[in-house]
Amino acid sequence: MTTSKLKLEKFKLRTTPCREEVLQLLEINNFAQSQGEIEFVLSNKFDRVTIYRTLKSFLSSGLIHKVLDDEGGVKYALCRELCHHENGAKHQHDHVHFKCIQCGQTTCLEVEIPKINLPSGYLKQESNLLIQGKCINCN
Amino acid sequence: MTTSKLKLEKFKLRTTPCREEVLQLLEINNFAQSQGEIEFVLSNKFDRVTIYRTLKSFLSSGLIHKVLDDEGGVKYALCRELCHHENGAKHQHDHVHFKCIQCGQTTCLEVEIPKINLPSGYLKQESNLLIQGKCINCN
DNA sequence: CTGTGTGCAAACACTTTGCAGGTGT
DNA sequence: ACACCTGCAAAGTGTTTGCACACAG
Repeated sequence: MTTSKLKLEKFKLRTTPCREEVLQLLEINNFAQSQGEIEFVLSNKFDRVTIYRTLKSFLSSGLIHKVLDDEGGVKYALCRELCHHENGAKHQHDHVHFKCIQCGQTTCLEVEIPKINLPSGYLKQESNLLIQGKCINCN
Repeated sequence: MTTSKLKLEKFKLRTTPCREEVLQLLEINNFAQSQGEIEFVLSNKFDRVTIYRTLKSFLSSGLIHKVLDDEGGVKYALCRELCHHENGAKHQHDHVHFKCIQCGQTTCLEVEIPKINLPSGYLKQESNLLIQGKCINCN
């Protein structure tokens, strides 16, 4: 039994070829990928729509999270263990994303977003920090 | 002569009715607006395409900057004085944006993004922090 | 007068929805 | 057996491009 199948079961998702392959792709790469990139890598093995729905089901089960691009594009990356709280607390993604302006890859950095002093009256629930620059491979 | 006309001249942009009205709209509201919202407020006085092009020219002249929505949507907001450096340094937008999950408004907070310790080999050029929660009006 | 902005039509990219049939458990 | 996943077609949404004409400087 593959690790991706185990993971799907853990998140109460049916094991199907499309789900296994998309999940494996997200596990292999440590950078965020868009629907289009995933579709391209899987060489049109699955329908575009199926990949959209697969990502949507992964999202709502908490297996992956959205990563915002600087241009407004949406990418997806696996949630780390850190995202999941057994105590029932809200699923959190307060970590830093880094997008390389040269190779275009967006990676999740293992860095927490520092506390920000909001003006009084504002209540924070979630935050999302995108840093752009040159990554370790392009620098 | 209106203040918006002055501002357009300062940024070396031709004064046209569409540009004046879009600029005034951005000046009146202190929250970021999308192309669609702007088009709606101007009650279809100008063509959708013209508004896109107006925003694009504002962007490249440095009059406004993009603000990312949590869902990947793009909004626009006026650059504050802080964005402009006379010494020719790069136009900077390292400030915090706040999106209210209730009313949906995105505002620029007058707060700088704290320094983040990037892993070695990574070089920061720009950063973008979106905080979501409840704003002062909805809290 | 000249270069740029505008409106309209159309193209384009990305994402969602409806439905019939196939598949996992 | 049943619920759910998949593929195909089509629609929806947001943005860009080409072209002829209008307008600001």
